[in-house]
Amino acid sequence: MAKYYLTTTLPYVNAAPHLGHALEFVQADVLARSRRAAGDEVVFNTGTDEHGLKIYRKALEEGKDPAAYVAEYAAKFDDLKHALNLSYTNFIRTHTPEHMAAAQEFWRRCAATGDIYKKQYAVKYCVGCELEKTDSELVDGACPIHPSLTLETIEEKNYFFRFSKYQVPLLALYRARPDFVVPEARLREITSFVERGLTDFSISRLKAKMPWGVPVPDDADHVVYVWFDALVNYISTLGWPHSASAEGEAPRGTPETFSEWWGSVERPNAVQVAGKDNLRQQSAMWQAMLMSADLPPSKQIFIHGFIGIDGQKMAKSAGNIIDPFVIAEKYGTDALRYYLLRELPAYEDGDFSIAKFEEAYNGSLANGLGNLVSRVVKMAATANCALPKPRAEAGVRADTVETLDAVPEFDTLWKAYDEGLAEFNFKAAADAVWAAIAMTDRHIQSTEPFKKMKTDPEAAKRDILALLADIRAIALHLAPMLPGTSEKILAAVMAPSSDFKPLFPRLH
RNA sequence: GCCAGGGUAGCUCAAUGGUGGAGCAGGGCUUUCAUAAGGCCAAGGAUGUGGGUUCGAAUCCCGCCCCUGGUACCA
Repeated sequence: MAKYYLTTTLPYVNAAPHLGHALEFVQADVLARSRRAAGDEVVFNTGTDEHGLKIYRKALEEGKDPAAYVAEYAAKFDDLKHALNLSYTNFIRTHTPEHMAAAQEFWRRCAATGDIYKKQYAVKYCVGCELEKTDSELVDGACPIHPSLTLETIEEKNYFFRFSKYQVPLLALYRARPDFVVPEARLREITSFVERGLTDFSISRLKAKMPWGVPVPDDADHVVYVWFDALVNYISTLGWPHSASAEGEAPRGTPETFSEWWGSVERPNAVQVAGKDNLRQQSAMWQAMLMSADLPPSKQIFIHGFIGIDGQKMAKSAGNIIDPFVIAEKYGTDALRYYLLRELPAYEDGDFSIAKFEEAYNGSLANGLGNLVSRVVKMAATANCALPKPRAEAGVRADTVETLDAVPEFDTLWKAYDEGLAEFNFKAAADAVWAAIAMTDRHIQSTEPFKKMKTDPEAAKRDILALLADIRAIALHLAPMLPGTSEKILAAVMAPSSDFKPLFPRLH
């Protein structure tokens, strides 16, 4: 049984979850569910990034203790598990003793390699981004993403990470693994970035100014810069360093598991999902940090785009933040998952609007999937036939289940489906399922089992059994994407009822 | 400025040298098993622009216009 390790980035808990978070979680969830269905053992990690200046200030603003503040927000993000029906196995919070100890140990290893040193530092800094800004990045002297915030000038002695040392190894990594970053355009982007040369970056802050972070080992005056701390979650969630083969460390949990999950240099195993704003952190900074700590790189990093709202950027200042809880509550979890997976471009920015959402809902969910299932289930109920329970349990792939193929062309569609998922092309995978739905609708029209029921009941029964099998194949392929809907269909094909309720009631 | 990607039907996109396709929306016809659902048909495009290469260009080359993303750090 293969081990599949998958992680999202950790949302920074300075604001409530929005549609962009939902996109990343749902995409990752599809990967996790499909691998589980294929028989892999899966660790699916997510969580919350809880340190840094912005959070510290926000907590004080709200008159809260930072620890209480981040705990409250972590709970909000964890609630998405139910609202979006997510199957993550790990939810890591960076403000926990285990993670903080891991971040410190990671620091020590980089220091031992000679990659951490102290130097005088002066730079403009955007509190909104938690990132340093150069003049070339500024628009009218302000951060383009947070124009209302005043840039701070930081001038202090900080610890630096020897990023520059890893230019050549990073380029070698990119060259050796053409699918290290998906899509390709993003790999080219990061390659070009690294080719232009790397400069060491600051990885600490003066505790006197910013106490909310992981203490720097052996230096009480500094805390670890939030990025350096947060990225370590990908391995601390696996129990690193305690479960690693670190000498003198007492194993925690199952000792040998870290390298099985994270992988080795020869066979890296960690798949990361991140937004395009995180390209640099995930595919360059984090990889260099891993090299420095003598740990294997990630296996693959998938970069998704952003979601615009009615053609505009989603932003607090624009007042157009879409709350995934609200959408899921109103239209259903699977309706939201459907939109995120199929109605957005695979690798680029997409757009959301209530009008588009409702159009897609009616067209593909109510009229397409829902109606097909209704018509087949009702015919089956009338003809009094049903599929036997599958020999294997639910979750087994369709091709391993006995089917009476009414529509043999499904095979090519399922191939496209598999290829889509392998390339993180959720839209392509979903398109294959909807092509199967359309094909089945056409098949019903051309074979007319509803007429045969009156003239030749036995022939009708054969047709309908085959249709039930097709619906089941569709449901099994739908399972990673729309798990709740898939379950309903699988239940219905084994016990068709004339009271079957529409899966997605049409919106008017 | 530089790097990368893009500009194709009303909308979202496909088609990397061989008669421009699909989905959705809009139009017409039609079935009745189904959620006023389904099916069929037609319409809809000087492929941003100006040149060039070629028997042949959405596709390759050059110029231009526009859009998107990136452009850390040092000076």
